[in-house]
Amino acid sequence: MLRLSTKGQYGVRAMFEIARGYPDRPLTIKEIAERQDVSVAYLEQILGKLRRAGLVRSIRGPGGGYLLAREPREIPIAAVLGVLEGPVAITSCVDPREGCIRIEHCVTHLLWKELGAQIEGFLNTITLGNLLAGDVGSPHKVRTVLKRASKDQNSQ
Amino acid sequence: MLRLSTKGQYGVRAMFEIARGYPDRPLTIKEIAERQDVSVAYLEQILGKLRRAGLVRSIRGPGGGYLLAREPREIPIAAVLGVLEGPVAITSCVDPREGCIRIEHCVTHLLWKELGAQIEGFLNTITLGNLLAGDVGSPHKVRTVLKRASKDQNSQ
DNA sequence: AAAATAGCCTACTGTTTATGTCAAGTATTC
DNA sequence: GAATACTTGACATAAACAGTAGGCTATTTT
Repeated sequence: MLRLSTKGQYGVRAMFEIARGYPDRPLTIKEIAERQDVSVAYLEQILGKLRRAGLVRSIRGPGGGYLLAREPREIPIAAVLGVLEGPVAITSCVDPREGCIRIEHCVTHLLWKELGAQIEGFLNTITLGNLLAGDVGSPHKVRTVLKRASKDQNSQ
Repeated sequence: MLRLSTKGQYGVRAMFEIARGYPDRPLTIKEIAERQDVSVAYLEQILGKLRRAGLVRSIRGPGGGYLLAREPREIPIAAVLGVLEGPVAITSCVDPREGCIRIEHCVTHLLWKELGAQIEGFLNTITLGNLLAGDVGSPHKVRTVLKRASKDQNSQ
């Protein structure tokens, strides 16, 4: 459940590759495609979106390619995925582009909203900089704080 | 991005309805369907899965219907969704049913794994009991703990 | 025993979304 | 002006989703 599309996956991997390359040397689509094993034509679409969103900039002609528009640590994964897949929206009910018809009766509305917020919070915390440093693990873990709230619940 | 299928959504809503009904009175599919505005035939599929997974039990014949197999507070949302949608698997790369071919080169592997763990952690924390009590909000919020870890990153 | 109630099962189908490919451009550098 | 590289939009295929349909089995009531 909750699978990401390949666009999002490839997009993050492409951004990683661009971030990793020599900071001032533009990376061609072809290079990215080879290193990350994705077709050139498909990458064009993905990078086009990222460019129009201002996350990368491109240089045409010989010696051209793609560069990050900002420093790696200023680009959270949430930004990349947001461009390629739209906002986190567990259900249409909590999709900012749609809306909930039965919000009053919808007991689960709050649940999905909160889950979305958790996900978005996490993805905003991890940046391309973290990815470069291989720093995705324990420092970000927050699960230990989550404790079954069953005590409060006996009053029900 | 990361949308849940309707099976998962309807399933949670159906479970909520069963949990809400008088604890000892079985709820018929028809009743659930009316209250949650889902087709009877579709609900049959969903409840069949939940029954085979042991989350609800059914009583046939007149006066029959569905009952929870355990107390609401013993049924986390993760259990319901797990049955209807399979395990959380942001990418095929971290899907327990598949596997990662390029785990060594896959820089994002850890990222998706960690995100999945966060989601699963959250969904395991919230139970049908919480849903009944309307208790999904702030007590479970953990985002305040998440702080940009950019300081540690300068050492790279 | 028959009728009514209610769950059980599984095959089928239309629609949408995802995942790409292809072809014809445009801009830049050497 | 030739080579390089990005840009754009149309199109093709396949998989997943969402839901329907129809017949079957079990249980209770009359």
